[in-house]
Amino acid sequence: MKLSTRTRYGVRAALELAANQSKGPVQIKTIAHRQDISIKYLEQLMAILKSAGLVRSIRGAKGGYILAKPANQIKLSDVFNALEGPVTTVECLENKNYCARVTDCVTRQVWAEVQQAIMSVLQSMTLQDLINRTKDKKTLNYQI
Amino acid sequence: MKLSTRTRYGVRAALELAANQSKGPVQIKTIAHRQDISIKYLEQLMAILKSAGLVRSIRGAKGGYILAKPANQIKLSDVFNALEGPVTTVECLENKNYCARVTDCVTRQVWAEVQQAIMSVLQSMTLQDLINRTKDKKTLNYQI
DNA sequence: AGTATTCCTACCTTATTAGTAGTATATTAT
DNA sequence: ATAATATACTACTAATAAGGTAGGAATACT
Ligand code: FES
Ligand code: FES
Repeated sequence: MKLSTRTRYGVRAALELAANQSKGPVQIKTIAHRQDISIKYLEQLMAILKSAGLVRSIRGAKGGYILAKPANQIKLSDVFNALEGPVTTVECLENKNYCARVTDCVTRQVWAEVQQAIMSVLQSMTLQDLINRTKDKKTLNYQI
Repeated sequence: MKLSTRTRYGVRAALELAANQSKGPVQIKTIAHRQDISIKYLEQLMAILKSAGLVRSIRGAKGGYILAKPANQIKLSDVFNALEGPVTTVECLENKNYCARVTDCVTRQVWAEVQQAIMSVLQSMTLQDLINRTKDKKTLNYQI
């Protein structure tokens, strides 16, 4: 059970935007360079974050991306959901018609609890919280 | 973030054994039939559970599989770890040399918390707990 | 006009998951 | 002994998803 690079890269990119909230848009190539991610790949990830309403884009020269909301209003769960898809440990948690014996399935409850546990951790943290944790706010210290 | 069939099938198989603890070994083909899993695939999953020390096999006619320990001593996390591998949201949680800036990476702490949340749910439940939840203990009601 | 940037969409490559198949080996029953 | 019934082992295949590349269109600033 590993995190995809999509999510890891996406969180890093979102943090870059959060760290530069006051300084105007940040270009994909800047983020890609700083975080050592392929430009073309990051392009796609940003598009996902955009369609999830988490970031806004500014096209053309001097364009780039900015957060769509203040960093303290973007939960990690938002970023996670956008990129990793909903944490659905098993299909029938979303789609009740998926399994035949949904009503009294015992394992279903377990997976539901796991899912809930993950979400409550991610919902309790905003991008701003993470930024605050970094000591030197100019050089964000994260990787992966 | 989905569960693999390996884990889902494995848990179902383990529950079948737990439900038949008193009644001697259960054959792969019986489980496969009851749970609608390919015999040959299940064979491999049982081998994994065996090498993890969770089940014991009895070869030859009238053979099959039994739990290696009482059902109340097998945690769901044991089954999960055996089949899904350790819940490692990010590599550097296991392997500290993986990332360069491990010591003050902010995201690392987040993933560590997520990982811990998952594990504590799974560690808090044994196969027996799940069996107890089923109302009619003869026909186990689970799927997926 | 020219340059810098996002946007769109198709493709490709690799890794993982899921499943099949065949044969060898062990145990029981007759 | 022999036949029948199981697991054990190992290799192969198919399907899906992850990760990444590529090219060009659209948009906006200078
Ligand atoms: S009914 Fe879907 S997991 Fe049991
Ligand atoms: S150092 Fe490994 S996730 Fe940040």
